[in-house]
Amino acid sequence: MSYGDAMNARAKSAERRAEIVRAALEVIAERGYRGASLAAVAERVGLTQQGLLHYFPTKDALLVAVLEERDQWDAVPDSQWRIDLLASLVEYNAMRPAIIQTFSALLGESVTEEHPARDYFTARYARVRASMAGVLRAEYGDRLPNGLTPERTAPLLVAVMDGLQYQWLLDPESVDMPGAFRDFLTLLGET
Amino acid sequence: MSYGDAMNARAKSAERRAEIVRAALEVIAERGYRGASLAAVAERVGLTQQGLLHYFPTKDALLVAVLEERDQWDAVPDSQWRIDLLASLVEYNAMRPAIIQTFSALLGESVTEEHPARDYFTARYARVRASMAGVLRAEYGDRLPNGLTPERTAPLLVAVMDGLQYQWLLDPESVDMPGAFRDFLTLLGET
DNA sequence: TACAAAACCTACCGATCTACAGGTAGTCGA
DNA sequence: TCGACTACCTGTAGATCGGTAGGTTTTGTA
Repeated sequence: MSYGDAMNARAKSAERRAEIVRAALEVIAERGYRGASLAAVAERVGLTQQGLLHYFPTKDALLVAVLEERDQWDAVPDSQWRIDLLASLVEYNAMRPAIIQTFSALLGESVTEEHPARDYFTARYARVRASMAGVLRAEYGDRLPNGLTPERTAPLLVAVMDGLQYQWLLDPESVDMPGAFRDFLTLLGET
Repeated sequence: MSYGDAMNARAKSAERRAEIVRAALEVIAERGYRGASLAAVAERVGLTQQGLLHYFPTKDALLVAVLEERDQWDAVPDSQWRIDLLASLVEYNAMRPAIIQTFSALLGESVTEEHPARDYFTARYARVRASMAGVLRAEYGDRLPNGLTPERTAPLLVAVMDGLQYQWLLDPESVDMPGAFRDFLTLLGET
């Protein structure tokens, strides 16, 4: 790369790690975490499997880096979220199937016993539900137009987003994910 | 077993196969399909891995049997479905986490490439969406109280069911799956 | 009771996987 | 320029995987 010469060793190493995480994202999307071999990830960045282990000492360590990447991904301050931004997020997601596929596959695996991402997703959902309840409260107050509280609506909102993703990933032709999500939002907003 | 003597060979064989499928259900719930080894399933029914292959010649053949079991599971004639039965189904599911875990794990895996259950889930969702649209139409006619059509509501209904399952499996203490689903139904039924 | 088929088993193959051990070439600061 | 460190590599251990080959015991049947 042309700007590579300007990098110091630390930046180069960080860039390499980022490359590896990106490759891991892809391989997990294709094969799931259990099905993703270190060798497949390594090959994608021009390393041997053992070379990869120089950057991430175990497979689990690589997964942790992938999950941290995701956290960074949707790190929008709570105060800045609004309902209509959620619709935009879903639309944006519809343009990035690879990412959605990665985390849908991981979510599915994570419900199995002793899966290394299980605690991550459990904590994440608790966080996201609370965050969504806050968004709903900011929009509608303590009661939605339909009579439900933000706290009771938040799990539904999250469920719709996730559930639509699976249907859409399996059959994008038949499922209009952003449209369906907007339908759900109008459901919330009605009297 | 006491009634075993009364079985003929064919019935015994069928019973054995059913045992194996049940064991496979469990192991898949614990480790996913990719993580489920034939040896683990075999051990659970007191067979060697090769003994199991006598009944199901390949791992994929066993998966097919598992999926067929599921089809049989929720084979309720369309005409008999009603909205309130869906709520009961969710309540029933909440008492059988193992089954839910099996198929949630399988669904998650199935979005990866060349997964042997991918076509199954794609077809199943098309079928279930159509079926749900029918149920909604029978209940509400061509327009739901909120103005949406049954066809546009069906994907949301399915998404909520699936999405809630993941949240509930990860954290049953925090997520009241049947309650949340009832909340969603009231959302549909309001004017 | 003889024969065939069903219901297993042991033995094994080749592939794949994560991870460890230890070596080597290049880089970089003192 | 020297010594340490980074960034890899080869080699390999040790386990597990799905599946094949071919045997043996059990069982049902004619």
